Amino acid sequence: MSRIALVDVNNCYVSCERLFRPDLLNKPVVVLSNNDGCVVARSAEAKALGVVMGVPWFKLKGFARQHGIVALSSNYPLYADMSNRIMSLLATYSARQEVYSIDECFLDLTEHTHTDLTDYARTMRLQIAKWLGLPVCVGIASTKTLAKLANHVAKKQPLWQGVCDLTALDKSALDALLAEIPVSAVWGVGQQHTQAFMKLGIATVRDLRDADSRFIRKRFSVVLERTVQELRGVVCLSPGWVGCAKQQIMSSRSFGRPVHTFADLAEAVTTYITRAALKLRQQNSLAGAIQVQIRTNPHQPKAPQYNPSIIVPLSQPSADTLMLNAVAVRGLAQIFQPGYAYAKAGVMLLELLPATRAPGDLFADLGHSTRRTTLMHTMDRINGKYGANVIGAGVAGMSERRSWMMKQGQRTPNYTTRWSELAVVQAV
DNA sequence: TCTGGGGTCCTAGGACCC
DNA sequence: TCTGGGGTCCTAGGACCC
Repeated sequence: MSRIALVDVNNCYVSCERLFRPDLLNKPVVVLSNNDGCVVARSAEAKALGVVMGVPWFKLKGFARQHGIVALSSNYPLYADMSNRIMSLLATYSARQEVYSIDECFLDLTEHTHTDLTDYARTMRLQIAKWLGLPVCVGIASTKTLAKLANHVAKKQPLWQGVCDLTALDKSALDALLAEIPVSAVWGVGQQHTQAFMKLGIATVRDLRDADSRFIRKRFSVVLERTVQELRGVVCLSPGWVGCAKQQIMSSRSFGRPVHTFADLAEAVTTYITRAALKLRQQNSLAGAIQVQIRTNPHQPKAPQYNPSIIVPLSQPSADTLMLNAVAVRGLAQIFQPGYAYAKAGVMLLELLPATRAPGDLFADLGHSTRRTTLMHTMDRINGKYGANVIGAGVAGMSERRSWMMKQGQRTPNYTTRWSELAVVQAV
């Protein structure tokens, strides 16, 4: 039987902020999405006040003031840096790790010699708390879906003290536990499925586990059938252990204010291409096509709506920012219509393939392409050292012109990634 | 006034082929 | 009057995740 752990940072963004703002401990705190749009993370105290995930900040503002809720803009460099630290530390606990998101990873503990994995996971928690100051919960089970569920239990039920190992339970204890948990807590079961399940009398995790899997496949999909199997302990979700290359790379942002002109949109698209192309080179891939999308604000249904997108194939797979940018701006020109208030733009790099498997271009000037590769490499290094966008493609515009950039009113400093923003300790 | 960004996987349906 | 069947490939869109 395989044994898989899912380790997950509690209220990740809030916990990261509290590392450098101990004054926020025990206070209700929320972290907002880009443009300070809506709530994406809540402290336990904020949850207790009834603040729900995803609520728009402008609707919460008054309530927040009344109840002393502290709201912070999201500080992704900080979260990404803490994430890297925690992931490398966790990698020492298993030879096989799958980083699933910024704040959680799976560890394969099948080969582990400890019989008591709960003990092992407690050690993990303690070390992470001591070295990084972040609280985590650990769920352990025989499949990824069950490990997610175990993690849910570890978080929600205090008596587990942050670690829940389902493989240590006997059948009746497991049945009783699964019968307590609503089916909506299962990984892969969202709102739509929950509603449909209710009508079928499937209310708890146990109900779903014991449902007829052929029926589930027929009525829903093969995806949900696999979920049912995984709940029974049959491994269906193949693990993506260590650095799997992404299949698509996206970069998009809502604007800080409505944008009307082609020039501003082109500037934004160039900025996003720069970001996406960097990620592309970091995973050592080439893109075969680019999708460009622009959209008006869907929350203003009375304003004229226009949400076009276009996929432009590249004549030759590439990771060259300037080349990708030229193609993207050409795509933008094809879909752009004047007269709309655009709220967001984005680019997606598609048809990715490993750089080593690139088909040769019969007509390529090899000297030229080598120089371009070196140029990209140099650009990445300079931007890595002095901050993103020190060097970029011509259309990207200097920062003072980029008036469409997102709003972040309450951002904390880059405590761990910029020398100039290090926390200062004063002896009193 | 103000509603995120970045992903995965699957399905249905159309175009096209013999 | 009567107009096949089976296959592939591609794309758009849905559902879900954090």
